[in-house]
Amino acid sequence: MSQSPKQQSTGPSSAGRQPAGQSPAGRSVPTSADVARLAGVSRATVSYVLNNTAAVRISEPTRRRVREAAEELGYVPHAAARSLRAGHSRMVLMPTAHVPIGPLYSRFFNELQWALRRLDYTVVQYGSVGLDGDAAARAWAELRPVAVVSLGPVEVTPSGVDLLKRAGARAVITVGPQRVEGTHSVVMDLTRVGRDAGEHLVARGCRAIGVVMPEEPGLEMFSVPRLEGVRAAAAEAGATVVPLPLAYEEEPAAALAGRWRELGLDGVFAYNDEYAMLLMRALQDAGIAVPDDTAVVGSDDLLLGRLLRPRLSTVHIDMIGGRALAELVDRAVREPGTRPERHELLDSRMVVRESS
Amino acid sequence: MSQSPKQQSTGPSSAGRQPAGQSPAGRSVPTSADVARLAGVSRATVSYVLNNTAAVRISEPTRRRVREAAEELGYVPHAAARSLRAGHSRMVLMPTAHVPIGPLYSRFFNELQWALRRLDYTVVQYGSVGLDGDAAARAWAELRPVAVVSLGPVEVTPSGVDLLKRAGARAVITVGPQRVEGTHSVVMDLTRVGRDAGEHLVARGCRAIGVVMPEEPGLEMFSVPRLEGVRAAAAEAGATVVPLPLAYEEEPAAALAGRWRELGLDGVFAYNDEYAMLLMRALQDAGIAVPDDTAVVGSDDLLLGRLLRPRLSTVHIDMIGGRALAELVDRAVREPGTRPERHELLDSRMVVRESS
DNA sequence: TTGAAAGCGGTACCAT
DNA sequence: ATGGTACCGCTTTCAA
Repeated sequence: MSQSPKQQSTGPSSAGRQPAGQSPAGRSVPTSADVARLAGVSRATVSYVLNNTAAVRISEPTRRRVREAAEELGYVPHAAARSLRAGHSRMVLMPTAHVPIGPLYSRFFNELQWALRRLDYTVVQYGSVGLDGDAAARAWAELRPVAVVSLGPVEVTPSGVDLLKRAGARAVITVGPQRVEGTHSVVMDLTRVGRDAGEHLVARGCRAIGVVMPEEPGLEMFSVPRLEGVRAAAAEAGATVVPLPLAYEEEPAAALAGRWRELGLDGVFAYNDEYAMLLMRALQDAGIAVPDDTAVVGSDDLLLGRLLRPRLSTVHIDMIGGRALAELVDRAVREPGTRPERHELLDSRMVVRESS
Repeated sequence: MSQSPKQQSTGPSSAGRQPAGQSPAGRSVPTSADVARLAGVSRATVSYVLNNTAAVRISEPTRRRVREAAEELGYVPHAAARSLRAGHSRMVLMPTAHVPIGPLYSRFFNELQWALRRLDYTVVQYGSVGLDGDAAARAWAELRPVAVVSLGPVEVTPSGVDLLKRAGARAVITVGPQRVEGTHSVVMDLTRVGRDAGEHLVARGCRAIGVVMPEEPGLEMFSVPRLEGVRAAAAEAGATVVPLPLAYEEEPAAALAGRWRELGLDGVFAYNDEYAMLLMRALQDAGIAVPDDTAVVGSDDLLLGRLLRPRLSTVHIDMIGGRALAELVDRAVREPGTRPERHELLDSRMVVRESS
């Protein structure tokens, strides 16, 4: 094979590419040059054939020889080399922070991923726990993605956006409760969810409304807007609102239920259906009747809520389809000139069952 | 200065890489050559400084000038170019299939990701829904990851493993119910979970045991071993086992509960706690007493189970720590010579509460 | 202490 | 219809 004469030295640095001196599967990584040699053609021809380059006509026999050679060697093109040469990639990078966001979210996530792949993008999630905004943006920028789509609680700063754009990203899309400067912001107006719940409780006659706030870190981004929505609805009706921090455990829930009477609440919005289940059980164990003493409303309309007794009232959330967002990404990539816009993501409606 | 005569001195440099002729953020992507020019040094020096190359001593003033130039330009190294030159990357690719796997799994996932990043790997999840084994392996191989870690229900075939290794992957690790040839297999022996549940039910006197099998696609990998575990336990005691396909919806559960009497089951293992909740509600609505008529056992020991009445008996699962797996990956990468081993991932124990 | 230059694997001009 | 070849951005000898 007559590799370049550079190795031989005892340096601990990986000499050449085959570090242990023995390739695990026997052979070394085949390149397009290897394919060309085996097929008896040039690298250019290999490239033409394997990419079906339209601007150039290759005879059928040659095509076959190239394809067979590639097959035989198990040739796989080197994405890095390709995008280095091309000056851009088709990689869409999606940072993930992995706070426990519900099934609603992950369904959306999958749909988006699937749709982007259909549009011929390479979708890659980049775990970004414990990286602050700018450090994260730097790490992402190293991969030179054509677009960055940030869902949920990953911090994206304006300076990070700038960095990404300078690194060649044609579009930065954020999906969250608020706009981020310089990005295509898809806004989930979660205050809506709180408002729906609040208005419903007020209409049911509630005057003192508790709002469960998960203590799990990273969820503030979702919980605070919901609280504000409830506040807005309550303010209009002259009702009071009390935030209720709560960890997702049995004991804290029991403790909260224990001081329920002194809290004097006649209604509660429980963040989501899972917290609602936790709280409702604690309330019932403490002898508080639901909904007679206190009305309980959850959110997300999970199956779980329908299995509870009383059946859980909840706010149903319709998210934008993953396909729709994928198309937005595609458009943003193809026309980077268009000014970042603001899109609405969310629709919601109250589903009244038995707990309120 | 007067570098290679390829660019003009002060042109807006909209030629070449900038497809639309206008860079979104004003400037174009800075390279190490740009940094070198601004700092008045060579590209080599830039590389030395920015990578803190130990083998070479650069004067402090020069270092400062380079750093400042890099800062000013917002320079970010091009990962593809770097790994192309190096002949290898530090990318660990984790395929994701995104079937709804519980909170247990995703916690593990995060931990692993975090631990790998601490070991200086770049962790990247690659969404692989709807790709069959070999096509998926090809797609992954294009990125030339140093290791591939496949958790759960992503199909990894022996030929795919071979392809990946030929593409330079130093290690392929699978985490799942069974070994995969050629990989470091971390085996989750899920039959254990079924066996624990089965033995418990048999000890409680059950003679006819139902096993809920989720109809959601992609879960067979988890459900089948559990069923087999129950079968094994039942066989020893001469009890019978009946698989019960069930979709995660209210109506199918009600239908199943409707024909419960004719099924004649006195115990049921419900796949996990969520299915257990679904089934238990349906049974209670149909007038079947739990545990008196039928004992119910779930799995995963979610908080949910403790909130049900009767409290749900369940199989608690301890998974290997994410850190431990990260270290396994690291070892496998550094010593690709060592033969793939088989590791055990899982420990489990029965938690008896009120539903059985 | 620094610089010139040779590539890594592909792609796309320009000849032939 | 093909082949030769100059790049893409970065690292790393080897020379000065």
